[in-house]
Amino acid sequence: MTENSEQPSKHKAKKQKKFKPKARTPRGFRDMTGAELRLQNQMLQTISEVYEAYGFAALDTSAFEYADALGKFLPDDDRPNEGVFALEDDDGQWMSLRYDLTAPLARHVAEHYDRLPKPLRRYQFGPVWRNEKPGPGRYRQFMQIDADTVGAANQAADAEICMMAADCMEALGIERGDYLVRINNRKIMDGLLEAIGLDPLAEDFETRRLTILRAMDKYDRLGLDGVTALLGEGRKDESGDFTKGAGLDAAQIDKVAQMVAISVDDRTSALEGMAALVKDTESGKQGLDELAEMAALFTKLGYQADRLAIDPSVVRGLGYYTGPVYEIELTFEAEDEDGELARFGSVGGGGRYDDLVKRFKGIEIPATGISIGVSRLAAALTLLGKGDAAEPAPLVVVTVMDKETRPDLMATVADLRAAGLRAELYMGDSAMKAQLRYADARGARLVVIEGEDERAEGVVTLKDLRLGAEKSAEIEDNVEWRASEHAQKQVKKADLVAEIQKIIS
RNA sequence: GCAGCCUUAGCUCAGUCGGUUAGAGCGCUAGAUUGUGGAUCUAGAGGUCCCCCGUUCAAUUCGGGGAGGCUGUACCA
Repeated sequence: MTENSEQPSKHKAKKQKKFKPKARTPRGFRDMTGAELRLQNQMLQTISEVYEAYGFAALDTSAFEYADALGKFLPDDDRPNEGVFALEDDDGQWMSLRYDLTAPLARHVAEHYDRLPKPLRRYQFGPVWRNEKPGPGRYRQFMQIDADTVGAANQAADAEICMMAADCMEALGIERGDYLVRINNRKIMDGLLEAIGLDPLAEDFETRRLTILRAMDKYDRLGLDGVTALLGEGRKDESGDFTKGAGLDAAQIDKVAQMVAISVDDRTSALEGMAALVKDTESGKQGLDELAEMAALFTKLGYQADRLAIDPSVVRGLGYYTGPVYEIELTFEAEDEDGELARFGSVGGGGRYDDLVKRFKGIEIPATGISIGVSRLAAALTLLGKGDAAEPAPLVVVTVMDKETRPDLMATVADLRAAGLRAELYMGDSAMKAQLRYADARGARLVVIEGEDERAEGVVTLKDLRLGAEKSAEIEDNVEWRASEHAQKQVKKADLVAEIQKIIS
């Protein structure tokens, strides 16, 4: 504003204000800190150790892939490039942020096929990005940890991954009965569609197939009535919104309903129930054989149906799966911070995808794998009371009384670190009171104070913040507070490390 | 994607029937206070009242559009 600009209108004054960007993360993204970040890292560590123990080797791939390498796996293709973050490179090629870790694996395998051991057993964790509407606990960037076996067509590979998934849950401290790996086979679904007389050559086959699979997938949420409605004319939900159904006739609905309602408690009887519906179809028979082989392996290795169940309502998305599909579900309920009952449902899943590498190589390379959603699992663990990641070592904060002594104090801190302690020098310029508040806010266990008085005597003041907090709880009155020793003592500077170790041990 | 509700300080929220300088509590910074976390008291900083357009002498307030958030639903590789 210039000197002679008299009484600018409010409007004008407003325009002249300096633009300040709003400090915020983009929609559906967030920062992670503290205990939450520690928990995530620890979970990744725990799961990685299980994967490693099974012989899977770590892989990390780039965040971006060329868009055509990620491809589209939705058979309906009803929303072409939606859902991914994509940008055009300066050479005109389109790149997309990966939306899962499976497509990059297929690209990696195809690219390096000749020099990879086969079967290839790799695991990978990292963020993936999806450009869709975020919701509570649903972000546009989240962490996945996957394990896949590429180049093994047999059911042992699928069964192993299911058992490993159960092992992961237990390694994380989730007790048996609080989780369940539910297993189905795509070929059974194909058999069922054939058995109810759906014509694969009909124009609306693909649409109806998806509608039927989606309906079956909702069994645990909507129950038999909801699924029946979705298989027939359609279903109206509480908000009055109408979902169009698959338009099956009564006999067809009955068969699908029978399939979905099969009891999950016993693998043998579940298989028998499924066999009754699809054993006369070629793909149904194949699916049954595959499931039976997996079930036999589970039994042989001591994994009963309370951990690994055969469940015909598992659909597992609509993507690229060709055989066994599985889903890890948390079965317990817990109250969230608002006191509402939260159910977590699926925290991961996977299956066999024999066609994925074929896109690149032209030859069919069988593969099977699993993906665990770490963020959702972390939220669940927190509510289970198992979300307390190991605290880092106790922190020692060294305060600065006189700025000229800072070089010496830095040397003191270095000595503490050399002795294996976690220690830092206060790096601000505020007074002692603020320095202690800082130490408190940081959760420091100990504070070291070396002022003029201490220096003269070759001692330092060592203050125990935890003990002090306990004491202050009993003190009401200011005079008493000031008279108190503040839970501190003077120690010889030479004995500092030993004294600290005595307190924190 | 569709529908409903919402958006004022770092947080939780008042408030302005359209009018001078928009408030509280908590939090933050500093002092009272010893060079010492709590409690108490005092002072201070911090706001494009979500954004744009319109109506008006005048809009944080009214109207339209947009964005963001929440809830439900759909989708979910």
